[in-house]
Amino acid sequence: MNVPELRSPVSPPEDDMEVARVKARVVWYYFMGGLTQQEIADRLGITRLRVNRIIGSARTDGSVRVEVSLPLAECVSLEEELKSRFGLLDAAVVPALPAHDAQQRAIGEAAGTMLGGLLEDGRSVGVGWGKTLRACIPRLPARRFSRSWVTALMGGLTRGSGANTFEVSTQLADALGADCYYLAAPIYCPTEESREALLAHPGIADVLRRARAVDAALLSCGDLSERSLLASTSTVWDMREELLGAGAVGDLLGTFIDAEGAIVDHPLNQRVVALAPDELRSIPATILASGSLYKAPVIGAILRGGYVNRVVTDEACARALLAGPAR
Amino acid sequence: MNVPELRSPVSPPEDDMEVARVKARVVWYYFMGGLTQQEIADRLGITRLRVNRIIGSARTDGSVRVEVSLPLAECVSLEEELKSRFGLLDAAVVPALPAHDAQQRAIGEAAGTMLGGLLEDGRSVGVGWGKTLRACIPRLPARRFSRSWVTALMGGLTRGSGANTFEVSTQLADALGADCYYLAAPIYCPTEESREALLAHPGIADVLRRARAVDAALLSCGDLSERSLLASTSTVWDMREELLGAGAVGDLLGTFIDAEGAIVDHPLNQRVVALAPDELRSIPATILASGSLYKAPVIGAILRGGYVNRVVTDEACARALLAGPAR
DNA sequence: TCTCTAGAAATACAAATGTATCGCAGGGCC
DNA sequence: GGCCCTGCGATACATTTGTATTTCTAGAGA
Repeated sequence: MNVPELRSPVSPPEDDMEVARVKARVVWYYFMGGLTQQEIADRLGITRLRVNRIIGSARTDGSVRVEVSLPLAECVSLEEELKSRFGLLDAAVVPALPAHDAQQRAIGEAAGTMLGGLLEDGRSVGVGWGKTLRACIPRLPARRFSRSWVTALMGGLTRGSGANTFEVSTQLADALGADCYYLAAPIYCPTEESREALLAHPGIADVLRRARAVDAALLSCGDLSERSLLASTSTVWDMREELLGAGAVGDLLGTFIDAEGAIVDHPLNQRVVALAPDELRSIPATILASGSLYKAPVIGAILRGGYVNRVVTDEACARALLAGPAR
Repeated sequence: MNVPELRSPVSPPEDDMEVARVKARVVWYYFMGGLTQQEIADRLGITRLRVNRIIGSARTDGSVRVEVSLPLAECVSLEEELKSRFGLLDAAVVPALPAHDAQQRAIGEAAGTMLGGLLEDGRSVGVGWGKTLRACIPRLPARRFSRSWVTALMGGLTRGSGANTFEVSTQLADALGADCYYLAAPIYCPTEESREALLAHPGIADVLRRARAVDAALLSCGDLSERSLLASTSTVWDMREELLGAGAVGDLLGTFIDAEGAIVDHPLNQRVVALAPDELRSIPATILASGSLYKAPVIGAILRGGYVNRVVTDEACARALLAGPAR
């Protein structure tokens, strides 16, 4: 897919350079110049197919960014309602989209814009994980925040998913030009005792201290369906029935909560390596970026629990949230 | 399905509002959501044709903005060469495009970006005219610079061209949220005497004083071919041979200069209502935004004359400038 | 040297997009 | 009321774009 493109192992530096030059020119001609793909191919002496591929990759890898300046009246009013209903400092609502991944990307980009407005050099950021959060990165101003740092707020999956804690935090730190700290541990320890042992590790304890002290946190959440990347790991899936039985509707930073936002009483919650939801309340800016109708229950639970003070979601989800109980 | 009801061909204001809502949604779905035009049409209950037209209009009226983050190595190096060759503080070079209007727009947008980086609340801006300058407006941050003001640097054409002095300055002031001052006079007075009389007008004298005091000036220039909007006015065209005979290669703010940048000795130059080129030298930031190969002589003349300290042009023109004599 | 395979080019085709044309209806104007 | 003019809907069509499939090529490894 469009992970960093690996070149042939012959002349990496020179070849890469040339590819980058062609890409820059193709993208510019297409998006800024309005040339047709065929015209670009002729002009640059490459095939149209190649032009097409380059444009496709640029669309997804964030090297081209479109910005729409027309505010959607309906979404703006939903934002206001969300803010007053759940006592939020800010809310962003994007239109509902049929394609789930496009929806996630749209929410992520809006979250990136919101986060961008809160950042400046020296501010620290904590991040969760998920495809939604990864999508926010291209939206951030690529500045050199040399005094800032980024930290993961939770342990990682053992299997790379493209949106793992480690990947998201690395990319975010990279985009900001900031240092990066990882919670080098699995999300769930095998036992409560091993968790205690891990938390005693000086490095991990230090990162958790940092996590508690961030100026801004960017979070997502998961439900308990097979659509959730976390819920579909065997660790969680095996306990799914138990969790549902205990009233869980989904997770926030790996901790499962019920419909009211209360942390459910279940052993899994004793094995989480992450910032606890309650600890979020002392962070100045906390952004929950998540959408799609099926996640409305979890999002509602988080908002009612008062764990975050900002939310980014989609239109359909916003309506569902407003149809449910208030905080 | 969320189909907003839109059937009220009665009241214009309400109707306009509805149109704007539909437009915002169409544009968002297309550019941010990646839906197809047909999908959008179905979803919103309008025809694909309408969707297509709305998208077309959004593309040109600046309500959608694409930004490419890949720098073009060739253009960057041309920028550096221009800066050192002509002693400029900054230079921007965009790739050459076959379509002339697309080229102008691209240059204008780059100029807008450059100007945007120089502005802050309280700074004042002077502008010339032309399609290139008009294109820079969508690129400016739409902020509320309530302490800033914008002023025209030259008189206007009597016929609206969409890029007249009045139009460009109005739109620029509008985008910045700043006050606007017009040089309410024709570019060329009928006689030198009538010019003197006009300049004695308190309002006009005041605006000219303001023009001399701006913090930043955004300028374009014209050659003496029929392509130039100014040269093709009857006033100038009638004198074209004389001007060419006097060595003129084009105009800067309505004043005709020769290949070395010297103001040519011609009566028309005594009838101009505009800031004089020499007066530009005392303005802190002066941006010349102009391109296309055929304008290289004029642009070169202006750079050699040292009238501006920043330039925005296209690749082909930049190469031509660098092939010519230095300052 | 041969084969195997990944990647690029060529080809082909289906979908999406942009544009021209025609006819109709509403609104402004006389 | 009649008339013109604008703008939209419908249709049709040419162009552009995206993608699947096949073919070709060159390099890696046996």
